[in-house]
Amino acid sequence: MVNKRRRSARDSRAALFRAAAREFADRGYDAAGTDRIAARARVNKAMLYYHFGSKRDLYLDVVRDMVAALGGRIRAIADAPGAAEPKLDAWISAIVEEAAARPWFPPIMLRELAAGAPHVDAGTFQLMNAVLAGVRDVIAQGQREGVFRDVDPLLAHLSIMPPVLLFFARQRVLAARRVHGSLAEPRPLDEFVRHMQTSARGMLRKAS
Amino acid sequence: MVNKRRRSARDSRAALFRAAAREFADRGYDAAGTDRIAARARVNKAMLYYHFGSKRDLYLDVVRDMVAALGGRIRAIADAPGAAEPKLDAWISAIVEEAAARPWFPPIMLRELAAGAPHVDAGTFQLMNAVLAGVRDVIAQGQREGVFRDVDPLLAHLSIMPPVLLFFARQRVLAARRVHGSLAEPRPLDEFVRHMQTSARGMLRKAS
DNA sequence: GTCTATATCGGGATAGAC
DNA sequence: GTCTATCCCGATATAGAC
Repeated sequence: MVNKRRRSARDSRAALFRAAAREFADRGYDAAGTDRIAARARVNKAMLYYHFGSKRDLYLDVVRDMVAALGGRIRAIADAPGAAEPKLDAWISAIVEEAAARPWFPPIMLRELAAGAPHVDAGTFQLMNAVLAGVRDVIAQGQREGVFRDVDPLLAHLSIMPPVLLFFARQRVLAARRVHGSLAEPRPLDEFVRHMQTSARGMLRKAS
Repeated sequence: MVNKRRRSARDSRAALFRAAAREFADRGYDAAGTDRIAARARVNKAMLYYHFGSKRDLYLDVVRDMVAALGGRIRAIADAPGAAEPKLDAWISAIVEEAAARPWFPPIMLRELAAGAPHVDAGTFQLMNAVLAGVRDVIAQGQREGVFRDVDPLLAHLSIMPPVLLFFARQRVLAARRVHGSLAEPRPLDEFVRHMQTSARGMLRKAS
């Protein structure tokens, strides 16, 4: 009936969630402010505590949402039919797509890993590591097919995920600063994806 | 004369520097405390302000020390005689050695990049980007020699430096947590270096 | 569910004695 | 150069009215 812009309870919660994700991405867990989160969401600060209980619980909600989404994608790719090399491409695309869909994902993940993951509980940490299991399965399949060399799945994961995270982080850095020279200019996303896919194949392919 | 353990001014400064580096690595710039830094250095907090002026200036000192050291190494490698592929190996070794010599290097650099480098001044930011110029030169040389494929130097850098940073970060994470399963166990450093060198060659080598 | 007002605490920085 | 004591602000969190 009323066309008044009165926000519903669901909207308040969602607005707080998104505002918190961006605030945590911009400033990190410790420096993030519940005041600023509420202001960004245009919601009273007390609502934050009503809906989420504490700053930390809010943070955990944001982190779990990220890692659950990525973990699901990787799991689905690993379990799907098809050859290993296309799965490798899909895996890279999946990381990039999830990161693009949640701009706060790369900064939060980078900070959390840099800090030694001190803010997350054991369950969430488990979720983060679940991604590794999918990666291991894809690599093992490629080795059975005879197309991948003998490589440590953890190290392979470390060679792919971090560049993606830092690619996005770098785009943010460049957006925030006046910058000069072709080395520093932002790169198109699809060019980066192709680079990663080509590089990953070269990295994992058996020397013939 | 006196065998008394009275710290000299130079020692106070150095102790503060090292304590600050570790504190910034552990907690990030915003969450780092001048109280804690002074306590770790076993020096009175007022000395921090006497020697460094402010928390931010102290931070800049730490960051500049890191990036200057790495920049110098990369520059020397690029300017040295020899073929491009061994320079690629040396480049990876150099990053790993500098990171190992300054355990605070990976966490601080990761956080700074994740945040969009808001804490550093323009000059320090320039220093960070100077590393890129050396990388570009090595890659250009390899292309002239006909051994490297046509690859964007920035993307190549993004495929090598981040895995190194996150490798060290991950070792810290695992050290801080009780962990289980072969996927999560720490890896020997030399194994990682060999992996990165092999991967980088596969990534950059021309398809024959 | 939403808001105002406030309790409480920690941290950066400095004054001033020695 | 070194130390003690303190100012002052900002941040999490909650009490309680509506």
